[in-house]
Amino acid sequence: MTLPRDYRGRTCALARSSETVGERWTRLIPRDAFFGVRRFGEFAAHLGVPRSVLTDRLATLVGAGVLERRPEPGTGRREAYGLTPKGVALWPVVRALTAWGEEFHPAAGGPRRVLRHSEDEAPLDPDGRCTECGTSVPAADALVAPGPGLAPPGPDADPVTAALARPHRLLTPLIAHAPAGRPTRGPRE
Amino acid sequence: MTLPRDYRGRTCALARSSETVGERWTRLIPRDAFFGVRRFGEFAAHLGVPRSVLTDRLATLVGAGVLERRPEPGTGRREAYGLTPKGVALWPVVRALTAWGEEFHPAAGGPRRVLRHSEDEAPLDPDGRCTECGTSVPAADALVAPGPGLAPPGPDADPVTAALARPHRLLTPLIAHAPAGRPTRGPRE
DNA sequence: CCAAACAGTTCGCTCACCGAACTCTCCTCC
DNA sequence: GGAGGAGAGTTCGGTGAGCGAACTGTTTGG
Repeated sequence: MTLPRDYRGRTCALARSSETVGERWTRLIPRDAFFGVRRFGEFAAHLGVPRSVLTDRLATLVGAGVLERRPEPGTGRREAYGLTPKGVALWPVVRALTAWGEEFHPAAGGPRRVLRHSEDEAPLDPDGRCTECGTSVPAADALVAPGPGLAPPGPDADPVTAALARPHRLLTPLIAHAPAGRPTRGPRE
Repeated sequence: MTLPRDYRGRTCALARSSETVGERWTRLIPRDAFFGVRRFGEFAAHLGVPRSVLTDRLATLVGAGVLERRPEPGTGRREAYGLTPKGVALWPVVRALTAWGEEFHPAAGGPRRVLRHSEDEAPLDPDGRCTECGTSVPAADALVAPGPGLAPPGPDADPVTAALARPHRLLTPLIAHAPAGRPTRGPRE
């Protein structure tokens, strides 16, 4: 969202990172990307962000190297957005902010989602460590599972919300899309 | 800054915390508060935030329980803002965002500030652990010290910038103000 | 060929942010 | 006691960003 006018000398690292992820959509979009959301329409439906703003934010994040855009050939005009290593490195930020929200602004009925270690399925503590084996769990080894506060999705819920009601490994596509509508068109490699 | 219109069901913890600290000033203000900034004019001078916006953000943070406002009697119309326990709990967030900025948007010449463990003065790693003794250092046990990328403050630098050029313990007042009516003038020297 | 799905774009509207100037209160010095 | 200064906000008009809804253009499936 392009920070202030200038930085007038206070170019601290926190201000610099705020230039990229200093606005709610530029945090919620990577958060959903950790959950496996990949496509424009999925972000739009799950986040409720205006499509014009979503276009801008995706371009911002791609330009910043947080997301990368890869067209999916053979599936129509469908683009996929995935986290780059720089985006995956946001995991401590997303986790810390989420943990703070859980602690100080708890949802009625408990957390809507809980994180677990994929190896032993034990929940993670607020610092991102497995409560069972004690290791610091990277995003790729974490599962997101529905928590006690999550209301069951209605029949008209969007596909992302529905898919998030089932345990799922982070960073893997949340919704399987037809790899190629028809594989008769010679697989492009 | 009052999030979107409503939450339309996606009341996840990250969105909830973004309601409070989801905007650059509401992160930079607590960051400065960790550094020991306490007063309206110090925030205004160091952050360069418009005073009207600062008034609003301080009220937001006080209302959210992140800061508390304590008038200092006997010192004129001077207010002090300090972090509450809820505000101190933002430390992992501030640290993680700063570390991400340091790693992916490095400043020319290196970091402007480095964090050290107050007990052994060893620097902290990106996870906030002491590189010497390995303990996870809480904010109250951390020092902020000038890093290699910090240009020496000019003679006309604001007092906060000048004070931050010297090592200093977090969460302690950065600038000593006259406790009562006796105003030792001569902030220079 | 037609309809549906999907990824964006366009378009007013409103509100938040900005910078500068102003006000108000309390304190100190003479 | 009055003048002056320091500090904490407040006021105000201009500008830009975020918003929702409707629209465009392309690809796929029937």
